[in-house]
Amino acid sequence: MRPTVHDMSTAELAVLADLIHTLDNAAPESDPRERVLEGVTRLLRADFCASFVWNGDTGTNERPLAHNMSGENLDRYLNWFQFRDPITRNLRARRRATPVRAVMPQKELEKSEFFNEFLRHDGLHHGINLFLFQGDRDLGDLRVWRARGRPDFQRREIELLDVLQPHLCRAFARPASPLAALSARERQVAELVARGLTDKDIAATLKIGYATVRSHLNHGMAKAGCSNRAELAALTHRY
Amino acid sequence: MRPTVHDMSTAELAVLADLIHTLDNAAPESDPRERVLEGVTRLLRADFCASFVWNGDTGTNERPLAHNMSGENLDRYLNWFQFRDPITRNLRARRRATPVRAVMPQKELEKSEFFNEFLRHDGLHHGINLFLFQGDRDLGDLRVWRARGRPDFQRREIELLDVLQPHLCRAFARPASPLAALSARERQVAELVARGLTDKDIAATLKIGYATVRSHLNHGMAKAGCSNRAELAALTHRY
DNA sequence: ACTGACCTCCCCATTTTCGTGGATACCGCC
DNA sequence: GGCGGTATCCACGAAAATGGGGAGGTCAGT
Repeated sequence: MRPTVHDMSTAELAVLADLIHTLDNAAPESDPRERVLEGVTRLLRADFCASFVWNGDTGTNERPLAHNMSGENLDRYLNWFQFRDPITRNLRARRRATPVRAVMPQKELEKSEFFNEFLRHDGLHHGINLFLFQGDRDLGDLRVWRARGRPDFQRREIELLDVLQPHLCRAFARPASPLAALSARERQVAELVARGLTDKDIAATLKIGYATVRSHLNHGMAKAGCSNRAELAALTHRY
Repeated sequence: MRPTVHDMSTAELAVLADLIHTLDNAAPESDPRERVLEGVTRLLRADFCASFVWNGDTGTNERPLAHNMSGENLDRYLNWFQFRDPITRNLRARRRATPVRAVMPQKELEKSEFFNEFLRHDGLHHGINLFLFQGDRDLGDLRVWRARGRPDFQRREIELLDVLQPHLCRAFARPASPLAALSARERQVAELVARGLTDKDIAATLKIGYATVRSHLNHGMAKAGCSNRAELAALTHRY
């Protein structure tokens, strides 16, 4: 059996490589989904990309992100059309990269209110979605679209998303750094701790009192759930 | 101008993605070159791969690694044939992925002693080399070979290596962790320190005496050049 | 057989850290 | 105008870490 073969330009291979690198290495402060939208759009030779995170408790799509899409239309989706969206629920159920046509024939879609009142506004015509999970936890999705007149997504794009899927899951599932809860000053103190300075040194470096350093450190350790400075120091370089 | 397009199977795209991920994330204790040989061989649809690091001071190739090549032949290269190798010096000068034919016509190569007495032993026929540098510092190379009867390397393989090059440079240039100098036990203690355990806890966990923990810790901090346990803890997650 | 690296254990004095429980002041937000 | 979060400061005592020394045994390589 011959394996499926896809055509990839050198530039696209570089985009793929950078994408994986970025997923593994970008700062944990930022939403990892942000780092992915543009690259995925290029890789899939698409025109638009959006991303949401499904909240099972409220039954809504949250935390919108988009590439090449208008903010107003995104708001319209959040406030109105997500509740009359005939495709996304079924696409999510697939738990795998799935073209929109797999859950609704293109002709039928184009007759729907959802298409004519919402998708058309930004020019979204052919879609492919990927929902990421960790077990049953929703990690976020990718909704990639091509404009009218472009060919629909094919096997190449599905399998590209299959390749990306484990890496996206890994990056999206990476827990937020406990250090995110620290204030700027507290993080600064933690950094100096990680460089091996004593509290006295830190006070001198930051030109604040020794007691202040102790205070920042105690607060920081409490917030991060650390039992001592060594654990806090390790956290500063863990993520 | 149309960009060059290459054919890539889904499996190969996954190998590429894993390769980048591995380069970014594998333990710094191991030589990053190890993590790459097999993947690069698959990606280039090659049969053999070796890697050395050029030492400018002694003028020799050092630290051999190989995939699908015999240890004896590697030794023969190190002890004898590297000093009568008519191609590698010129390939290194290119500072870019370069097929062997670019520095010596295949016919001429096949007439050489180097080919008949060395390359043929393992079946190396068509070669492509990539030398990695950081400025003028040699980071190591990749010497990828196909067997007799297979086609020579083409533009696809050259450009694939071009895509990999920056990522390989980044990974190979990453300085060795100061922790590499620690003994196994010392590193183990450092890990527990980074998890926030006190020395007493560590002694209990490892079922050794408190004094022993202190000893490992003092030795470890001395070797890593750390002034205290927090700095050591930070190092365990820095790389 | 010697050397060096490793793992194990011990003592002691000093320094540092940790936890607790404060205080004052500034700021943005509702 | 309070409320919460931040940044700054203070003091005390218990606990832990650090630095310096040394000692004995194993094990691999020369």
